[in-house]
Amino acid sequence: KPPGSTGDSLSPNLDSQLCQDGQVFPAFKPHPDTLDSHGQSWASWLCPWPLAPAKSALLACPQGLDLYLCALQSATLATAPRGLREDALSARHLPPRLPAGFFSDEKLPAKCPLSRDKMGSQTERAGEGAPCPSFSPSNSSSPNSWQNKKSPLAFCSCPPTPPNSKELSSHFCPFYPAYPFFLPAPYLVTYGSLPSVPCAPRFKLPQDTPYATKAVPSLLINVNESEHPSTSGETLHSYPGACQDSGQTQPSQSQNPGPSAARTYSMGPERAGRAAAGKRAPLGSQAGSAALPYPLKKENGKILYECNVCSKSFRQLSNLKVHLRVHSGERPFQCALCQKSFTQLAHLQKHHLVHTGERPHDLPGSNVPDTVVPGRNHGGKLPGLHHREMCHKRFSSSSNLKTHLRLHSGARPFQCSVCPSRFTQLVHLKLHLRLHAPRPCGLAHTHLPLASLTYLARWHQGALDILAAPSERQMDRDMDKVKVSSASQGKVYLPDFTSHSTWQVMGHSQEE
DNA sequence: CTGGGGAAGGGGCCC
DNA sequence: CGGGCCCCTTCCCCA
Repeated sequence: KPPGSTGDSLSPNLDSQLCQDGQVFPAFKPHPDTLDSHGQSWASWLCPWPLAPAKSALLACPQGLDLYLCALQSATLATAPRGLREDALSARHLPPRLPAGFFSDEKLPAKCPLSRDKMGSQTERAGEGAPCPSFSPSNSSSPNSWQNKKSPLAFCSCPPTPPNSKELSSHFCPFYPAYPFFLPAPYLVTYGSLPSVPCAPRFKLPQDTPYATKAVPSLLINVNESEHPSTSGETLHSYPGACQDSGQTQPSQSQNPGPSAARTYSMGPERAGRAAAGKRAPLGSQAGSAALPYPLKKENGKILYECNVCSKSFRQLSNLKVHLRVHSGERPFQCALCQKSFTQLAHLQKHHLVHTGERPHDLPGSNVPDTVVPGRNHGGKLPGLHHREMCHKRFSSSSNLKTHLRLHSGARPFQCSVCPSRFTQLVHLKLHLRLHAPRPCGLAHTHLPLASLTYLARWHQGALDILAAPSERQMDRDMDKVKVSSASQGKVYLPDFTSHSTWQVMGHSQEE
């Protein structure tokens, strides 16, 4: 229940309900036909998401500083999987909130590894709403791990443990006792960015399903092929017959280019993952090749080859062919060392420098041996920015060298249109421009507990009330005082609408 | 948080 | 067609 709430419902406008066996129950009222296997009625901490649309079947449950959101979908027992049916049937008739020891142990399905005492010891933290029951298999003393049982948990896509949440070291499955409810993948909700962290898939498609990613045998031909391509040397062979659709191309020994094709680089099909990307824009089996018709245009008497996908024009047919790989996903140039593939050989060549450490681009006048690969020899600063003779940096890319040369020349071609700031790289200007952009809501990245969300809902309701009754100027002034800052240790200052004079610290940072 | 530097990849143009 | 080069972008890391 939200703090200060007097009724059963957070908002009468919300219509979150629980449906079970054709009956409809308010979400806040403990369902008499539920199992209290967690030391407290699960219905007591089921509450509708305050900001969810009306008629929402979304249920929110706080877990520490996190808020888990689950959507309910009713299903009949007949349609439930067998194991789920059994668990539901064994659990759904147990009344909630009965004294400890009321049940015989055998009636309590050992789905929850935590004892009732332990679960009951979870005290409700002030301002954060009721705690959610959590499962801690690692701490479980029960040999019957719920993970290994054929239980409804197997069908619950429990949210993964957020890496930044020290409290949530266990999985959370709020609807465990209350089947038949099928739970779509819930999301760890960060307020303002729903959904922010999709639940990691608990189940993997069988390998024989048509959706399973099928590894494509590499067409890369290595001399002294070994288990680890990285150990097979750097001698690669071209693959002139590489087809862009690696998912359909089968390797063939006849496609061995032979000794004459021995090169430093490889030309092979794209990796399986890339093949999937290529299939997103299927252009036919010969996309990117000469099989595509090229609309011809003329500009100043010269033929223009137009891409039939993006209508981009090229003056050379070969450029269009290369360009079409962008749409087809064809990446015929594959590195033998890291299996990365590229659309152009030049890109593979440039990439190859990553493995060799070669940095052919150095500053003009530099006589540093090519093997030198200095680190950050500027120490993050360039005193005076005109110490070319002191800089021995070399670069694998001429572009990066050019960017670096700006440091020596002092050129800062990217100027902010708002302030006099200038930058050497466009990306830095873009980042800088974010400072001038309006920030509509600092809460967008604030991790709020449910209680804060509750007050936020009240705040929004209050704002609506003000719009409806603008005469309440005092409240309006209070509304102007609302301070929401993620930089203030996660505290959220909200006006107390009851006194119009006090402020309440609603939120807490994760560090707290 | 912001500014800054560098690594690396990608698309395109030209010879 | 291959190769070189350019420009742009994203990402990462550091101060």
